[in-house]
Amino acid sequence: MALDKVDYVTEEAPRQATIFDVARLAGVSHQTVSRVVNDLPNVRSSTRVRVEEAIKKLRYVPSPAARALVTRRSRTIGLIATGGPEFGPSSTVLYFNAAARDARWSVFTANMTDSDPGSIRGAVEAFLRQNVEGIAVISGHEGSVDVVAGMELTIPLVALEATPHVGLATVGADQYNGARNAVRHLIALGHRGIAHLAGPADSVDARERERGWRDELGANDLSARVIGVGDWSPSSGHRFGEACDLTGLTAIFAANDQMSIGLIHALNERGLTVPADMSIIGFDDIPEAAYVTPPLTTVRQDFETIGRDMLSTLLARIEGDRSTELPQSLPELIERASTGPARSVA
Amino acid sequence: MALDKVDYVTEEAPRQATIFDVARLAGVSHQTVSRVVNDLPNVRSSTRVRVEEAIKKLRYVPSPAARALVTRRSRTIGLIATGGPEFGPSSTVLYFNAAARDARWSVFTANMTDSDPGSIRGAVEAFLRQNVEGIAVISGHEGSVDVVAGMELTIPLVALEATPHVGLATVGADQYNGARNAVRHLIALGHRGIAHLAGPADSVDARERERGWRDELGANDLSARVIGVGDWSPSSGHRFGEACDLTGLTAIFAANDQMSIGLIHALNERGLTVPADMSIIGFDDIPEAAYVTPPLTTVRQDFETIGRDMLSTLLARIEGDRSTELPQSLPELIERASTGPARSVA
DNA sequence: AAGCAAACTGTGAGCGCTAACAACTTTTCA
DNA sequence: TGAAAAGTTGTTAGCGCTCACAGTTTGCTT
Repeated sequence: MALDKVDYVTEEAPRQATIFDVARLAGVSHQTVSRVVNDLPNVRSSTRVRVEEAIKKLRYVPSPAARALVTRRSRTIGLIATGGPEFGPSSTVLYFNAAARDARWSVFTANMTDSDPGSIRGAVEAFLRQNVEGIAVISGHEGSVDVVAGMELTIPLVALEATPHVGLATVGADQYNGARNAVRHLIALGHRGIAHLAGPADSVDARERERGWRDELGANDLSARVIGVGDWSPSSGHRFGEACDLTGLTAIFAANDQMSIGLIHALNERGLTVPADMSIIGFDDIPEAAYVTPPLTTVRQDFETIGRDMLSTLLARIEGDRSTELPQSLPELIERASTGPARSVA
Repeated sequence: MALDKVDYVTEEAPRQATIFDVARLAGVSHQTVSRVVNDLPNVRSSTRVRVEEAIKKLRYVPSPAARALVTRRSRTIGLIATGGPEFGPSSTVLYFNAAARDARWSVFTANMTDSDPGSIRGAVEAFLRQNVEGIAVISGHEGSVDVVAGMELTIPLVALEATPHVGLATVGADQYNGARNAVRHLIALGHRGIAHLAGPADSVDARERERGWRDELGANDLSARVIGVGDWSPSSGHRFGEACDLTGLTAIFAANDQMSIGLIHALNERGLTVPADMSIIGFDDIPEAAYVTPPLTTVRQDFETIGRDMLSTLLARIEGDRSTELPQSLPELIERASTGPARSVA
């Protein structure tokens, strides 16, 4: 015997113990084992101990597949992440996953660089087949969230910074007031001509930051000018920095740090000095921000908190708690050397 | 009736169709449906069509849980990622996931910021319970891979840049020759005093880069000096840049771009100009590299290729192909302004 | 001490699927 | 033409678990 199994080097692992193996060893029924495993009441503590010992001895671990088959629960959630490896979203994904691990939930991640509705729908369908109990969407692309929200799922859905939908919980930092703080800081420094380098139009974050900038200017009777709509990348910041009209401007609020870096580089190439000729303020506080030249004044978002909040919000919804407060933190202004007193405008 | 179900707003979704529903509608046995679904031979084409129509009409989708329960296969893989949101690893994770999606595999991601053996073992065990068919490890920490490799799994294991183990496939770029190219570039520019700012000691990548640097210097009869062992972060680069002894040096090869950025910043603070006083070369080519001041000469790694190679290697192993060539690409030197001709040494 | 409730424990069915094999058709070829 | 071979379909038995309920023991009351 076993002659037909010689193709594999390692010896056959002993079959995983089942609930019946445990039951036999402990001298109880499988149902009692199930009670112990699931921590249900009405088990005599002496039998509980006996079962627990058997479990330990056999290294028994319940089969998620069998459990999922009968309960239709899986203790699993699906995470949809679109876009490239930008710092913000990928940090949020990372901390979301870490938080899930801490809570002993499994997460299926569907990463896609594009975000066309078909792919997203496909990902959601795959998740549903896997019996995920909730779905999270971390996407710069607003459209992605709309697609998922439009599918009218019966399981909870949480998204990062999206416009409200029915059945959708939104978590994120207060981009609007973060942006207002940034602009307020510039105004306090004496700036009056404060332009904006915007993020992509389909991003709620980008729109909120722009709105905050616009409103703060409006509140101070200052006029608003957008010098470009970038894609978050340093190269897009650079591109608009090369081309834009700077007359009347002494400061620019860029929608994120990466674009700020590209922008500053372009300004330098044009012979301008930051902050002497132009103050620049970014958003996010990426790790590099403190070490570029000049160190970047920015608005810090705590991606770890955001990721963890997304998870806890989702779990709360899964548990049926639809009333949970949606967490929203206020990003913090980090003052560094890329902003300074306004020079008199040419 | 239905009076006890009014607590939920949306109407009860009609129960997912099972294989029996399809069988009944098509007028065949469930086994025939199974054959059609799994694309097995020996089904008359007319019945196949009939079954396919029933499937479409009922929007039938096989239950992965039931299937996994009986086949012990899951078309699912587990991904362990340790460390923080650095650009390299998180890009690799992203592209690995994207590739898995393209191949219609699901992936469980376990992200952990720490990488203690207990957590990793726990993650692997959770994966095994979920019947993953393979495990990938993306970790700067060499120890992480060792832990997983030491568990003597019966399923394939692939890791990013690790020292070889039995049963372990390793994928990654050729760090060693990438580093040699970087140093060769500096030597060609006339540099003779070329120090290294190393990455963390427990990282295979870091060690390979250091080894490449050292060997290339040795091949040219130049002496090697390490000015610090950082943790990949800009702040660690800055810290060593502030403190280190620069005598006899005209160039520094930093183990990654982020540390380069911190390092350059510190040198500037010390009154030195890059590259006039000191040439700096990094590694990775992060998106910001081209836009910092001065633009960073660096060695580009293609994280997308690496991530996708990891996936295809793992899938090949899962299919039983243990002979596959392990892909290894040569990183490309990107010459920018942070390196220049050597000045004469003080 | 009888009687009943509460606390425990066990039994059987079934979640949705595939594997193994049995049974029935059709084809092939002497 | 008939029997073996090949092709097609159906039947049964689980995979490992939870749920619903039946059965048994224990504790408490009067």
